[in-house]
Amino acid sequence: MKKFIPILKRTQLFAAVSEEEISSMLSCLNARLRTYKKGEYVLRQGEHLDDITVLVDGELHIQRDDYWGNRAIVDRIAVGEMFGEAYIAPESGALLNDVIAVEDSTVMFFDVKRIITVCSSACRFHSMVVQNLFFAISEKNRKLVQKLGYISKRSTREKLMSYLSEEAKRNNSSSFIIPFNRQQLADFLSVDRSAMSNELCKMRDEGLLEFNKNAFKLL
Amino acid sequence: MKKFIPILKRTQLFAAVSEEEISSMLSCLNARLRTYKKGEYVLRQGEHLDDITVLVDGELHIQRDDYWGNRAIVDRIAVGEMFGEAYIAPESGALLNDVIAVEDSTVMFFDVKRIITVCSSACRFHSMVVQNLFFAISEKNRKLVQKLGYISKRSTREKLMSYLSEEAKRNNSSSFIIPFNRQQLADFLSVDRSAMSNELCKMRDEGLLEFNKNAFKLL
DNA sequence: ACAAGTCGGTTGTTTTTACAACGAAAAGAG
DNA sequence: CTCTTTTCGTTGTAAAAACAACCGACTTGT
Repeated sequence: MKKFIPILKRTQLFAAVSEEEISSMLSCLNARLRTYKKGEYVLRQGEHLDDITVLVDGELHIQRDDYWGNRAIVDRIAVGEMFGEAYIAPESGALLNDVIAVEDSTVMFFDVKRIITVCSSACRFHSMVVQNLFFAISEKNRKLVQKLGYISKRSTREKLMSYLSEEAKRNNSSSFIIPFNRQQLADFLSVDRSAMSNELCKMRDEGLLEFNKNAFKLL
Repeated sequence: MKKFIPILKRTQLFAAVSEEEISSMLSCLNARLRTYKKGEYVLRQGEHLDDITVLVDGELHIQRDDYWGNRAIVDRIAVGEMFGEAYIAPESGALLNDVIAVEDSTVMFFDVKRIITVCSSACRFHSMVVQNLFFAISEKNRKLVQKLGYISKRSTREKLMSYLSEEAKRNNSSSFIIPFNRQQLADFLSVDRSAMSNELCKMRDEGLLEFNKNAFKLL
């Protein structure tokens, strides 16, 4: 547990909280650790969750497969990011999506009730975490709206362009590496892989961009 | 201001807070009231927002128009619902969407910093509002994921079916009234209106559903 | 009551996407 | 190192959506 404290310190949830303070909060928040093999389910659609979780190692996808086998990747969780924040409320109901480890991963679980119930004395740094949690959920919210922006575009080309230019902006560079392979990108943008691959190559041939595997450059 | 207190009492933000307590919190949270005519912009893409807002009368759409005139309706805000919760963090940046009044509307603005900064003494009921705000943002998050589920469906028919069956479930009835006209529904689901209208009629002819204007019945 | 505007359905054409199938290249396993 | 699996581009075809245009019914404002 201890060895992940430096990682926790760099997360949004524990921003501006010192390692000593984090250490003392771990038990206060009933922190638990669990590891998952690549391909293993962390949570399944239909389950209930009473925790906020932070990924401290590996990579996760939040996704959903429908009856016809179409997979939709709702979100990608990188080290230091949270998930489960949509199920904070006691009456939230069951999970709508699966959470799956796309790499060997380690997840830390925190009792959500202990975070959002403001304890008057116990932890001096609690209020900072409360505020951090607000900012984190709020930002997640904004990211979801942004993703809605991508996939509400009518054509595959527009979806690709809005996603790729956002990534370029985020990296402050026209060259960047995306965290998806082709199939995953297609599942993320909700389009057919081969059609998307086709469109990407057309865009390359038209001189709009260059790419080599996951490395892209907008022109 | 006073006359909206009974409405505020029924909102998620002020759940379990008495009218007297709300009344005393209004100044504490620097509440302000503003009215808008039908069609008027409440907020515009690119503006900055330092408040949490609650709609106390009318109806709003959160939407975005692109260069080609295509409108995407991201969300619909009904009386008692909040918006702006995605911009709580000071570094949130500019609004990504427009907020427009689709009916004559009245909006109440609250200073967000005063909500999330836990004041040790001032308001006894502050902590309840903090918790309510957590639940509200969290639920909004879940709703966004749900909407992602609708529009990530590949075909117009699937988009319609997932949206309509969710509405049926939400109303606990196979008969229900949707809050959109055809153009708005198309903008909400990110499809072409005429194609959607066509598909709706096909589905009706196949015996999947019945409808009359905004009243639908799943069969 | 009348004119102007909105709304929803319909149709035909063009463009785009989904789907299926295949092969080459790269990555991974033993 | 070789065999297997995965990944990605490519192609052709069938299906679906976008687009444009039109009409009739219904609203709204004057």
